[in-house]
Amino acid sequence: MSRTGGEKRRHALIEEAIRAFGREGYGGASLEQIASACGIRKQTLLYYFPTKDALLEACLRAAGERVTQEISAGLEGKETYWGRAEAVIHSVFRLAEEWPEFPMFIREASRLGAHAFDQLTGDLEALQHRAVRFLQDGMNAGEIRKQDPTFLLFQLYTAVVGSLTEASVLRAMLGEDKSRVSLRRREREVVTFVRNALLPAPAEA
Amino acid sequence: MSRTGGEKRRHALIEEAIRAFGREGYGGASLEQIASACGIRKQTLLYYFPTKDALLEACLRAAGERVTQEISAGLEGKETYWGRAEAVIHSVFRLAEEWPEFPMFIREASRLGAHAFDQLTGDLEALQHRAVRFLQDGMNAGEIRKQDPTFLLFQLYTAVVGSLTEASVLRAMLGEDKSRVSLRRREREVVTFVRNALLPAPAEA
DNA sequence: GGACTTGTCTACCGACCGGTAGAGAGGGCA
DNA sequence: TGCCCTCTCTACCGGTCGGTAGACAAGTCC
Repeated sequence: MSRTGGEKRRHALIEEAIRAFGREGYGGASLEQIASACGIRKQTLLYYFPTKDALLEACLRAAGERVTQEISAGLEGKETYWGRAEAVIHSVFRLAEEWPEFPMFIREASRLGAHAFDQLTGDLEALQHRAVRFLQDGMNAGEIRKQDPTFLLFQLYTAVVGSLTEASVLRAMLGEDKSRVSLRRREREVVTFVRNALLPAPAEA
Repeated sequence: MSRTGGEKRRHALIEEAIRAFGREGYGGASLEQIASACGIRKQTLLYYFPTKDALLEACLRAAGERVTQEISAGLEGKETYWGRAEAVIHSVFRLAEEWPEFPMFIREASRLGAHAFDQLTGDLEALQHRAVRFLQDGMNAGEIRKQDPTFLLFQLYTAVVGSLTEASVLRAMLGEDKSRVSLRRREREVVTFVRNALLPAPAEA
């Protein structure tokens, strides 16, 4: 057995578990199903992660790192207020295109309560503080409409994550499918919506 | 046994089931738990609803009727564009204050897929079409910023439902608690956010 | 009074799930 | 060669869950 074989399998199991937890929820996903999707048995999975909870923890950590890295990379070289905001949205949408269950997993983590969500936001917290400072600076500079910056960030979060996870609502309202074209269109609409929320009002400008 | 006793118990079971499905998810909630919260045994619940799925269907129907009625009542007498939009938000927040698990149940329904969500939106569809027409009229009258009205409605949906369901995110970002004061503050912030999204831009006004 | 309906219960079944115990295969190393 | 470590497996346990079978009580109607 190769020395790195174990590490590779760990990563494969985490990726598959994020998919399963996103699709079926934490309680709904079974270890057997996750393991067999990776070509092994449940008991082998339990060799890598002693309990289902340990597997979840590893998924939360990995997801937090991944989204942090994705957004940080997307921000590279973007200097304007609007360019940076748009870059964050684009990063998240690109991650969702490559990995459709990812946004659902994030939402499941928030559903599981504070304990789970805190593990996800370990690395992300710094990014969140940067975003709030960014919004506050933009307001002071008159480039962003004055409002509570933290709550604004939360609203932007729900706008992006919602448009990626509320598939049933979208389908019922818009008849949307799961194609790449529809995802791109959704990203354009979210960008428009967010720009409207950020732009200063005429009277305050 | 009184003639209407059965009907009362049905309603109690549906309300409790919506609470349980919202808190624990469909898969996570058990019939025994729902039944015993109503003071009866699981098998008696199964007398009223032959399967767990039948119970879910009844919950979806009841939830759809309730939210339709709540919003319709809230719209009574509201004539201005902004007054009507605000009334819808207020109705949903008031329902959430009285029944905290309700928004989570709506989100769970959307997670369960098209089959479940369609049962929820039976009555709601008419309301949705009214809302889209309302937004379109507002855009034509220059009172609402021009954009895709259906997608705008979807974004308003995610803003309201998100601010009611993403408790973990709110707590992580804002340190929010579950008090009524915090809920009222959240409603004010959502109203502000939505107004910004609706107001026409200076150049287009 | 006796048949029927409505509601509640105890007892049980089969399926599934998370987790344990322990065997065995195979490479690395002294 | 012989030991150890890594990895995978079969077999099983205890518990929970959705659902079935059927007894039993309390009206209701003829």
